[in-house]
Amino acid sequence: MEAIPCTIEKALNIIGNKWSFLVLKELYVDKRRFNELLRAINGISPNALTTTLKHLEKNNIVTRTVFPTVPVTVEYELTEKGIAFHKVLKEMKKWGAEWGDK
Amino acid sequence: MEAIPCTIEKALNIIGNKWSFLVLKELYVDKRRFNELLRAINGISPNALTTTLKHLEKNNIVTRTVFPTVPVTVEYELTEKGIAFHKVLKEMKKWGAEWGDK
DNA sequence: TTATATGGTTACAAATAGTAAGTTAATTAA
DNA sequence: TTAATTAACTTACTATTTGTAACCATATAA
Repeated sequence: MEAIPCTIEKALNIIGNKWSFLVLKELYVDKRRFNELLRAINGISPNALTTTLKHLEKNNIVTRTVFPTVPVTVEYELTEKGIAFHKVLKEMKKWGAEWGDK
Repeated sequence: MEAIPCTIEKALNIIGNKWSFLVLKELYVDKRRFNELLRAINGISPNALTTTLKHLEKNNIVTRTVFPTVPVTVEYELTEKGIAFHKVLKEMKKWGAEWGDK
């Protein structure tokens, strides 16, 4: 008996975890490189970022592009699906701003 | 050097975890008892529900009311802060419905 | 007498997440 | 010439979190 996940559950599984929200938040501003994300997201470790980005890539939320520079440059950018999630983050930001300290 | 959390991070910390979203989803319909939530939320265990509800109560997202029946009845209900979060869940649901299978 | 219901708790195992260091290869600084 | 730096990760290990299963008191119903 497999349980059919509800829409919310499905969305949460696609996004992954807490770090995903913060990665997405950065990518809404502009595409970013691995170490840019590492520096921008407070408290994230390299392996947490690797796992998060791989998960987001697998779920078509971000694309990963490698440029053969020396050293190599890797850029992460939102897909249409990823951009569409911005509405959720905007509401979350609004809620956090209004209720975050109450 | 303590890092100041961004608004999104703050919101995520207040909500807690994945289960919180699913508990809130149930409570938007109506107030619920512990075992009602346990049955309604697929895959949640008693201790996960306990932890989640305690966290939500601590953060003023839900209220906990005990009725001295036999056996005891405990009702969980959303606060104004909890109700306000509905906008976020609505957007998440919309996104999940549109992009969940792509 | 056995089962069911309430709202949890407890002990333990399993899974996940975080920490610190290392990797390859080239470039730059002393 | 040697050491440090940068890029984008990986690896090994530990710590924390999560999940599983059983249990608790009390009372009513079958």
